[in-house]
Amino acid sequence: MKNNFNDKQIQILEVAETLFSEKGFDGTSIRNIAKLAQINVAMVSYYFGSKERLLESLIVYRTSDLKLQLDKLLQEEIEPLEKINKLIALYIDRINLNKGIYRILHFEFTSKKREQNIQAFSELRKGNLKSLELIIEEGQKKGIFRKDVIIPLITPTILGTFFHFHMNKPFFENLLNLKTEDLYNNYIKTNLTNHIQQTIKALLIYES
Amino acid sequence: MKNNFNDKQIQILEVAETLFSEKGFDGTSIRNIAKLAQINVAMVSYYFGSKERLLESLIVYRTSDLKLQLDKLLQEEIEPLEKINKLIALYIDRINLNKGIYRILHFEFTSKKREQNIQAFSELRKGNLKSLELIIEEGQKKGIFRKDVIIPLITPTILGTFFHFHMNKPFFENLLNLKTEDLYNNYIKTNLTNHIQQTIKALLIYES
DNA sequence: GTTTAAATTAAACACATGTTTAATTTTGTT
DNA sequence: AACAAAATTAAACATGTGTTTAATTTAAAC
Repeated sequence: MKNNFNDKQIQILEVAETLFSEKGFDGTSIRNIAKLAQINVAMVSYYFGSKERLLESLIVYRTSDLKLQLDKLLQEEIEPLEKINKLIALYIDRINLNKGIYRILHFEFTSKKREQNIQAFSELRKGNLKSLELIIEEGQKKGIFRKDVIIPLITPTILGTFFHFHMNKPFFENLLNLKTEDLYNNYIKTNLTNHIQQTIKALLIYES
Repeated sequence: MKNNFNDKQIQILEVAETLFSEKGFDGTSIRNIAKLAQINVAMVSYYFGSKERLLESLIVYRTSDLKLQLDKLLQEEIEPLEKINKLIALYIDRINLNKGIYRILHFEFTSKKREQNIQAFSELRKGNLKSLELIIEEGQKKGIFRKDVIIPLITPTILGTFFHFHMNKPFFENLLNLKTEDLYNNYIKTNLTNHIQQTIKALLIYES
């Protein structure tokens, strides 16, 4: 899969991101995209081949550097708990910055229709899980973390909490009085991130 | 909104539930539904008026009794922590039993397209949140639960963890060797439910 | 400035969409 | 059995869909 796109392609990709994110993949037509991007409908086929492959390109365009940042974090020489906290903050910050594409991923790649494309993601996620395992095992060796925790279920708690919050944005905006986009993003960066860090810390350290 | 449907309507609703859940609302056509339900395409319009109102009817059909069970739980005379654990188990069990409709809700009602229908749900959720608040405040008064926890963020952790797990079913089936539907459901009922209960307990009780 | 390749366009294609119509069949009531 | 209401049907409707075509414009190379 190609990784560098020209200006026109990027213009199309970013409009597609907006619309897919707002109305879903099936809810968005190529003509919707063409109109908003002010290009001819044929350009999508011309540049990307098909609507499906436009989606693939969009994913490549947006998710290529998370793994890099994660690997960098792994090599930092800090305490396991701080590493976990940084990992949580990194995840949330990255996903929050790229709300659009992660919303799309969350929606499109869980339905049975796009099973073929899941493969690549499965690998990426297994890699991420491996990173998390390494950190936790380090903490367990040092006697800081409890040992009866189910590691693969920690990711769902981290990401699930964030996604559930974000997917129900209107509800929480209203409930927590987050009237502007800045207030909303700030709440995620501080309160929600804290809540998740606190939750995972309690889960890892607590001894009944 | 009507609440009692005849046999034919129920037949249509249940096929629609399956397809909406598998392929999304926009990804499912009335002809898809008609074919699988072995009825004429016109019957959907005849019975429900439109595709959109079919979805509304489906929601009414499936989500009418969760609130009842929740209220019953609230009145049980048990310790706050046990109440929380039961609430978590109830949530997960209910949602797991009605995977289809909750998947649909999760998908369709977070996109900007169906904002009008959100209102009714917002009320339902606020009610559920109120129930959770009551339990936690009781625990706080008794000195069992810590007081610096952000209650509205607990629901995202409970439901988010479950949803993220369930939305990535193929990934976890593979990872955790859950080859049959029974194994998968059993894992949810035991391990995943336990993980969430353990997480929330740690969050509520832990004192740094 | 001519040639060649790339970019862009309007139009057409074939088919899928949600919904309505008008006719027919089934069902229930008297 | 005769009637009325409800259920069911095939067909049509108008519009939207993703994609392709063939022609035209723009840009790059020589």
